[in-house]
Amino acid sequence: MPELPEVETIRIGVERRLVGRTVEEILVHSARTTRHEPDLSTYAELAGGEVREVARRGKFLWLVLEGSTRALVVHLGMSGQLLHLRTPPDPPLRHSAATLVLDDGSVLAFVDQRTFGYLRTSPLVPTSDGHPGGAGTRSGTVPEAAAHIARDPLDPHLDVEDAAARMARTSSAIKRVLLDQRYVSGVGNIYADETLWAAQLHPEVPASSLATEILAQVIARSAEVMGAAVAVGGTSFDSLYVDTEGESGYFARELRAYGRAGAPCRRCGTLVQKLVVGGRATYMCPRCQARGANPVGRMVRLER
DNA sequence: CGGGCCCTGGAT
DNA sequence: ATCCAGGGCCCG
Repeated sequence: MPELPEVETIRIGVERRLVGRTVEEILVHSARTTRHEPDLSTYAELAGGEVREVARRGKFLWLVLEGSTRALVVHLGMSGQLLHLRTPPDPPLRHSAATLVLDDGSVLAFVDQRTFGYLRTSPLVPTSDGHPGGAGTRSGTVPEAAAHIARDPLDPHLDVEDAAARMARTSSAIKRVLLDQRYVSGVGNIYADETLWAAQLHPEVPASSLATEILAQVIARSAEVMGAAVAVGGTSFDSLYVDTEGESGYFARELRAYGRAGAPCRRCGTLVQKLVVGGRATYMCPRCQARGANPVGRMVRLER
């Protein structure tokens, strides 16, 4: 569920509430939540540390704690939430996965209905380019568990040209490539569709049929869309996505493609179509995003 | 590189 | 009862 804009909104909330606070205790309520690192003593070792930074790369979130070379990593999966509560909830929250108890008596509750999210610790390792590991950190390190994903489109240190060049070498559908976190991270199903609507590209065109310059523009479009979404707190369809204070985001009203099947395209009035690409529901304007008939696609390669 | 699967709950 | 959901990984 949460994509980059939602995770960034949550990161800002966690940063505001936790930096300078000490994590007294890490309580795990569901064994599945720590499936990537079942040994609970590792979490216990981090307890007692003051939170220095709350960082994010793509959809990965991590806490940097004083006196530890390991980060506390959270991935929210499809339905994870981090809620800051003044006091421990009583009765316990439904779908509660883990709780961080803070030194002022408040808690950060990790709630996860669909259980695809997880909590783990991971050693901080140097970034390959020496730049900060992501948003919210000044250190040139990233948790090893998140080192396999690329920088995201809102990261000033993303090498857009390099990412575009690598994308141009795969024949997969452009939408699949946008969802592949190894090229650029943070883009999920909603923002992939919004990006392709903005770029006026058909989701099924092979990335290799697009010029590197076009692919760089697609990355730029994704940054614009996700930046605008961060500005309004992300996209909430229902209570499944809320920020750390329990508030919804307002980007749903700005969506141009996602979830709009049968509604008129905001650019040309043609009815938005729903199809399946890479096993995911996909929404697009059949006119604006016709294969090979779009402004960005004018430079489409004939063959390579 | 595409398909299937992990899980739960709400909609149809 | 069945299908579908915003993520990611593993399999063949």
